[in-house]
Amino acid sequence: MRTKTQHTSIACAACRSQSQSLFNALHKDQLTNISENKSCTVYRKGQILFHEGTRPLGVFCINQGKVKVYKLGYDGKEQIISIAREGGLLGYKALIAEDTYNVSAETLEDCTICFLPKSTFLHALQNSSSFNERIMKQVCHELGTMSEKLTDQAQRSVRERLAITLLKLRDTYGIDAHEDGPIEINLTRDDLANIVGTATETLIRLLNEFKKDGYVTTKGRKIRIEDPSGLAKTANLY
Amino acid sequence: MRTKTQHTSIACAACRSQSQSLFNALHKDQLTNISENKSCTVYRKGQILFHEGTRPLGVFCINQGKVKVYKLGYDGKEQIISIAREGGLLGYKALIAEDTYNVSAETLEDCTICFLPKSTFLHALQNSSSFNERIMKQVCHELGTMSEKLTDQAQRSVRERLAITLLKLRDTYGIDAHEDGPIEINLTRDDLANIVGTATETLIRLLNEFKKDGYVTTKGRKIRIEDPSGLAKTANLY
DNA sequence: TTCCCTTTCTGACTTATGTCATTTTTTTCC
DNA sequence: GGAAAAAAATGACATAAGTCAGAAAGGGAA
Repeated sequence: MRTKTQHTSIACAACRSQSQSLFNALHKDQLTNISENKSCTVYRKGQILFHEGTRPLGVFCINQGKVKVYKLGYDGKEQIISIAREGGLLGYKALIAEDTYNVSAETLEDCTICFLPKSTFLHALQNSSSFNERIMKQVCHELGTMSEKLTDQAQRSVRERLAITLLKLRDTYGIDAHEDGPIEINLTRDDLANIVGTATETLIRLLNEFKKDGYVTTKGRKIRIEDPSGLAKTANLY
Repeated sequence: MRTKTQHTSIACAACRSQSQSLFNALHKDQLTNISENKSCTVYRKGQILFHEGTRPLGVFCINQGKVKVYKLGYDGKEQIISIAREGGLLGYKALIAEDTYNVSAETLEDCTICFLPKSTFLHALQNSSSFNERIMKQVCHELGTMSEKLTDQAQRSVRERLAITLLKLRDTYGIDAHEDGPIEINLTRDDLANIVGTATETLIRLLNEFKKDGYVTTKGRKIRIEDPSGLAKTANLY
């Protein structure tokens, strides 16, 4: 794997992802300040942005590409908490809570990602009440999502969880779709299993069932969702 | 069950729980304002504070007693997300996120709980940056806790999860202990199973194993932790 | 106290899911 | 384009944990 990091330069105002980013709560001049203080790096697939247990020095903003955010179980198995994509902000929770990172982040593909030093981020948080509100809202909402994930993990079968996961991944991978072509999920079976919270072999077997049932098709590693409502029914989603 | 609600009056400044509450970030006069705008109610065991899916009208602050916060799975099974106790603040996340409640809250014993209307709470949030920071920090930290819970739920055995749950419940029930007497956990087996995320029968069987191993003793429904480090070892906690 | 209803407990059985070992296919990278 | 490495797939098997049914015990109300 090539690991040499490459730097580049992108103005926030020109960032394709800016509109869907949390930073869109900032005024123009505040955004300019952010833009002038950040650095921008091209990462190769498989590079680590930060490691669980270390102390945050700033936040990461994804300009391009996807990143998996995961936690290691006591036996070293990854539990993927979320897949972040363009416009996603990473590492700010640990920063705000003054905790060490409790998750790790690794690029799933070649990525362009900006880094914003701690002081700049916290300054924006203190000086822009709209930005503060935006973050607060986001974080509170995310807690609701986590309660739901926890409940699903505790109560639903692997089959149901896989169906739900595939449906949710449509949003994550929808952005890549060319002009309302079909959405393809490009993840290793291992990563998919670590989202669902199951063994890789179990995941593969269930995926085959879904193929037989006509819910999905696969081409190599890529999974294409063919019948969302079939999946929703399988998942017992109301 | 007796359900007639009874009102009472407690000043925040005189509240025994105030020191450990999120409100301790407020200045004296701001706290007085809160105090003057809240109402205080005595709830009987088993009463509902709020229901999943409804819209929040304010926040609840526990002066006395314990409350279970849970989410219902699609088949109606409760997943208990947390047990709140004296000083705990409930329902503010949905309020801030402008969501409906995604959990329900029910008293586990007779409780005294104050209610603070939406406007008062949001006003405090906007006008006290220290309170705002306190909440923000709390919520960000809680997200870290949730990642860990999710990982445990996905990767650990029921036995490990029960051990971890019992150890964590020591904090919740420690407050009731008389003068460094032993801590007793007073929950139905059903509720305990719904925290751990397992069937009641499985929970009972594992609890018996823990009794045989000398980790816990029971007296009726009450569980007393006798050997925390034995539990920690069983849980594979480092 | 005694009754009644809830909760706790026990046993027998089923099954979903994990584990291990091996083969086949895909992807990566020179 | 082709070799080597990584990932995906398959089969056989083990078992943790769920379900169902019924018995015993506990706790509140009169």
